[in-house]
Amino acid sequence: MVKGYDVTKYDRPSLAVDVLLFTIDSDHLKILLVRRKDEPFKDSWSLPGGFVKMNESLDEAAVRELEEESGVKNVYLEQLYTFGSPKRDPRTRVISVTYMALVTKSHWSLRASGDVYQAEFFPIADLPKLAFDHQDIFLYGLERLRSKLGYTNISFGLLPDHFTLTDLQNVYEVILNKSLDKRNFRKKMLSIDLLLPVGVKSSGGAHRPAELYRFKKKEIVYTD
Amino acid sequence: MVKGYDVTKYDRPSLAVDVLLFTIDSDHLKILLVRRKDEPFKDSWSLPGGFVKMNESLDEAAVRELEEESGVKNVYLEQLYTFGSPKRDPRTRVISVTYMALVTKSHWSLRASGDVYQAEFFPIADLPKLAFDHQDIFLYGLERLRSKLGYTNISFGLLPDHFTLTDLQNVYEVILNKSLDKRNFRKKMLSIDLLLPVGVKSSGGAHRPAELYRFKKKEIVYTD
DNA sequence: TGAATAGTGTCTTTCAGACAATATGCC
DNA sequence: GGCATATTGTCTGAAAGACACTATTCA
Repeated sequence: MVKGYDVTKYDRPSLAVDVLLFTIDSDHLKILLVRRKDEPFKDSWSLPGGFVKMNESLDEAAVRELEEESGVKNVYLEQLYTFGSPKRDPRTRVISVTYMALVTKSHWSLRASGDVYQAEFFPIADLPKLAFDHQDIFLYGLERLRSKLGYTNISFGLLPDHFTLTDLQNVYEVILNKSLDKRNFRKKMLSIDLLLPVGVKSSGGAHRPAELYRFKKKEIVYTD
Repeated sequence: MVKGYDVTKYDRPSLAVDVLLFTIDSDHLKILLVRRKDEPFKDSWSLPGGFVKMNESLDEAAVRELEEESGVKNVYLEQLYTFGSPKRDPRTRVISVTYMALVTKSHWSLRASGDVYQAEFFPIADLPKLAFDHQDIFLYGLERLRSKLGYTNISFGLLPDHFTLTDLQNVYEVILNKSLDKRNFRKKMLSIDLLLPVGVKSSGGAHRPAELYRFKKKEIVYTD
């Protein structure tokens, strides 16, 4: 790659990162959107993101932009795809390296008023029209999330440290948008070696408390 | 993404594409390397690639660079991952959008002498030390190829239009680097609905000729 | 007719999927 | 004791994996 090189010799596209942040809240899969303050697409909703700085990695840029625009941090982060069609941004050439991020609902609280950005979680079944090609990014990421649910422990990114098997099943049902058989689900989850029991849940209500589990590893693990 | 914008306002990294081209030749999985003519890594082997032009898509850049540096065209192409660590290029910040490409051995002939680039296929078991982080790109792509073999028809990219089941099995064995049971392999391949018989192979030698098949679709198809 | 590769079937094991009754804690 | 959720096992069908012999062409 990269032949005889002179920084001034080539026109260079701009390089941005955009982040598709998922969370589960009230039995709904939601994504974070921010309202644009400038043209183009002024006042439209878009994925949080921005330009990559010269001395940060792409991952670092994704984390930084997410926090700057929404206050959300401590997320699971995974690169999705790089979108680079010449006309995707009407101003000039902008390549976007996109990321998927996952966060546990209890871990986020969008920053209070006084902030520069208006950020809000939207249920994926009820999204506004998105700026640029962000709808494509969303669809790509949703597909990745659904797919990885099947052969990794990626759901750790959406759950608190301790959770019940019912909580876990709920994550699957909400993301896949279908109900699963409880016995088969538990059999499968306990057969792959990802979970450890930790104690007994008492909190609940007027009913039998459930066993609490945690993931053996809070990092991506492939199970096939 | 992309807030108030002024083309001159931000330092911009350079954007390159690098292509990991696989082929199968003489029962070996090989990748295409080119020898660098300039610093850094002058005279080292590296993946073909180069800078993205302002008016071409990333895919187009990958196709163009591959042809410019090796003469190879008509490949299956798939984006792999974008590498952007700040120090991956010692000169300046260069982000590389990487691609995996597949080509049928009979479809390529590296351009003859007089060309600007020295390009050569190397068996993956015997690669030279690669420039930049190209070894990482290779490992990432090899993993992707091996994985996709299992749930897609991606092998069409490495085979001629017509091939025998033995040819197909050979592709799997060479890529996965292990031998497979002939009966189980054929049963599986014929059960998924990807192949069509076309005629009878006569060419061979002093032995029974094999049925020829072709892929129903020469585009990526997921079988799970 | 012998060399070389093509082509084929059964058994076992494993896993996914359908399906409903009992157990436990709390009020 | 009643309510609400937790927990558990069996059967069936499909697919993966182990395993070896017969068929066909050509020299």
